[in-house]
Amino acid sequence: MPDSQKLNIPEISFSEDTTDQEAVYARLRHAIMVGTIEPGTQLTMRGLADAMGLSPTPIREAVRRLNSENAIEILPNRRMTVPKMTLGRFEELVSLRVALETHAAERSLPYISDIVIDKMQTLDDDMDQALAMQDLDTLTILNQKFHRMLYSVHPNQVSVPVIESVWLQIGPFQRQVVKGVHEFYKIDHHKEILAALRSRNVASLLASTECDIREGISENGKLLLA
Amino acid sequence: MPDSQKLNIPEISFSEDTTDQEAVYARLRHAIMVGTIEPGTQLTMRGLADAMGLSPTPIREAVRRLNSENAIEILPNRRMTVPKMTLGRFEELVSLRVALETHAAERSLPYISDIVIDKMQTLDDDMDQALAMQDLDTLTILNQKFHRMLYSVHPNQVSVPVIESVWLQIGPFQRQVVKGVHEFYKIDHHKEILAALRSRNVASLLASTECDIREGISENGKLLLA
DNA sequence: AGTTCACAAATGATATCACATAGATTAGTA
DNA sequence: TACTAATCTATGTGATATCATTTGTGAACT
Repeated sequence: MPDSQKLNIPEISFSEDTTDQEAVYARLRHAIMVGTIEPGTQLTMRGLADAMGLSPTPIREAVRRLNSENAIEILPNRRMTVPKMTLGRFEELVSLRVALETHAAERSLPYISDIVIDKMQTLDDDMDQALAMQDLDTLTILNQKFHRMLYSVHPNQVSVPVIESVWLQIGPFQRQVVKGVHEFYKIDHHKEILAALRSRNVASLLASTECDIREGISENGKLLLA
Repeated sequence: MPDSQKLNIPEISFSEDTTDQEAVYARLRHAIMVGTIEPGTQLTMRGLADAMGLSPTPIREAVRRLNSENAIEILPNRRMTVPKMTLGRFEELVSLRVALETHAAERSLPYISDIVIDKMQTLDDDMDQALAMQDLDTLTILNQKFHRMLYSVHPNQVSVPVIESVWLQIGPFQRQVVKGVHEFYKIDHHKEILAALRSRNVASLLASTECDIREGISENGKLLLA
């Protein structure tokens, strides 16, 4: 029995007209993001196909997409894995997140409305709840929703896909970080971000965004890698 | 006869072990980048397959990758096109380029060597030559090589793929811009960038990088769209 | 016992086939 | 002539089959 049987790829719900390839893409992306697929795991097309009850065809397309986004590495042997994290790469990714997200936040600020801020507030409340239940997966997804909601208000926004690509590269590693920690404390600066949004204060928004990224879960990684 | 026959997708040379899908990806990417495929053109899997003498399978994978990078748009009807440019999107893309590339340049500066600067110098000379021959395709490719070379010197660099994705979204539009202009003047700040690199001057590097992006070919687009 | 070579199983890549859907075209009617 | 309906074609999607390459295993030899 191939060890691909051990693969744990959570199911997600889809609208009925989603194509298989798209579903595979979303499932794999989610699995990588929440760290279900351990970095370094060897993946095979047929293994994934078996694990998801599909033919290799849609799998290949999804995997290729993820490879294009640097979420899956294809080695010269044609073997595929989720890339392992190194300290240098980690620092670069965090630094890139800061550059991208402060830029996106600044661009979005003029278009933000109180309604959206309220929605973000709600998301942050949900995060507090997820934290109480130590539900890291939900916490991760909610955190992304929180930030994405801000960056998406810009009518001609083009940076969200780019930012998500970076999230996807950091994501799998965060799970490792948390596994090393017994208890998980939420260190975010969402309250500050919300306050900055309400007062339409650019400088404060940028500062709190940067802090949120640098001092969030991400920062703990440095300890693990050092 | 389907109009996909009219497709003009320049051939590129590959090492013998490149996979078909990879070749298709590179060819399409190049074609989009230099503007051979006009934005708005309807693409079909089978049309591309015929045009490139392959089965739809490797085409699909390549197209999916480009779709993930926002270089090809897949409409709800499943129809595919190269997205048309709008003024709003254009400004966002330019602004994103500035954010990304100044960040990457700053990160690379500590790792730059005189050897690399010399190579960049050579590339810039080649650009002058391409300009003399009004060879825009070569000019575009060389310009990218110039910038990529700088950003790539960082040992743990992660931003180049992201930057290239943005280039790919701006690329197809640049050709349109130039078509509207009778004569093409090279407006670049590469000499300033090189000088800033040689003196290891961060502020000057960032400033000239931003100018290069804002006042380069890109800027002319604003006139066309306004 | 360790190394090497050969053979078998697994895997990736691509073409082909089958099916469902969306577009285009033609026929029929008002 | 204009509009609608039915048919036909083109297209995307996914499964299967085939081929080449790679990996893994075991036997033979040193």
